[in-house]
Amino acid sequence: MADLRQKFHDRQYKLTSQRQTILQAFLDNQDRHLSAEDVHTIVRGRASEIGLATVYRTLELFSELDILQRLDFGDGRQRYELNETNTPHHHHHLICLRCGRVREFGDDLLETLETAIAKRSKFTIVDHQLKFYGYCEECQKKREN
Amino acid sequence: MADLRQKFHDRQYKLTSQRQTILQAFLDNQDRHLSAEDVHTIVRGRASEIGLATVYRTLELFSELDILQRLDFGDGRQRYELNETNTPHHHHHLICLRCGRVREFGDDLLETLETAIAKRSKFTIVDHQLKFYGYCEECQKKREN
DNA sequence: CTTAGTGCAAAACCTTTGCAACTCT
DNA sequence: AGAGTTGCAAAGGTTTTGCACTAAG
Repeated sequence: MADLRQKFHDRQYKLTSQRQTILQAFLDNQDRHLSAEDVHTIVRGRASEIGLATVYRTLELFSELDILQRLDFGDGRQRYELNETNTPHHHHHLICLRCGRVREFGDDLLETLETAIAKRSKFTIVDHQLKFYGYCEECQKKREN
Repeated sequence: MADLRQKFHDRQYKLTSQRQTILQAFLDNQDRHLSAEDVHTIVRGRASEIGLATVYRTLELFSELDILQRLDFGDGRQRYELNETNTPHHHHHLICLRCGRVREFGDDLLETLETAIAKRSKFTIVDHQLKFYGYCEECQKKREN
């Protein structure tokens, strides 16, 4: 949190109240994957009404600064979550094709795979995203009806 | 190709010239990941100008019929390729963050991972999508300048 | 004070939809 | 003939942008 201030200062970005409020929204909703609209709704009422355009610009900025990670669940809008890619074991998503619920799971094996692929393809890999699509437990039950 | 005709006949879909032309576009461009706009461009001129809306509707239909696989490289548009998920080892993508080039790689290890995760999460997994982001060989060289 | 950031409204994009005309089967 | 299909234009939804105003450093 202190090094966030530092990060901003270094690049001459300003730590406005809007940016703080938006960051707070993510801190308060670590279990969710927020879209711009979601953030706008959460933030509405707090402080002096943040414009939607500002939300978009902030999400963009935070992604560049690696504060947020951009996600895509194929529902037609970008979603974001606090970035944990720095931690050695970051997580991925299980997306239910019926109810749209998103569960998370950690990876481990994937690191091995990444190394192998990097070597073979001569790519320098800086990030990965893995998504599994299927049916969650509840929806499997409903399906049997 | 014969069972395509069958598939259409069974569900009372019609095998129109537009649909054939669009399928041909994918057959002619197996190395690319085509967006609706791409298809529209490729197809323009052939036959009697296919409407963009028709392209969208056809891509949608083909995806439902598992003829095409929908992809998402985070560039703000849906892309498609001929579906090979039936084959036991389908492939995934390496996306260059600098030039946007997309390379493919097969998976193998991923099958193991999928099984493990299905068991642990009680999800019935029907598909997966793995993307690695990084810098391709050429861009690494350019970067060093 | 200076420069970056904000809000608003308009614009830009990609995608979907309503509807009359059309064409496979 | 009759069902599904097409094209066009209009509408929808998300994201971006121009610009005058505001606020952080």
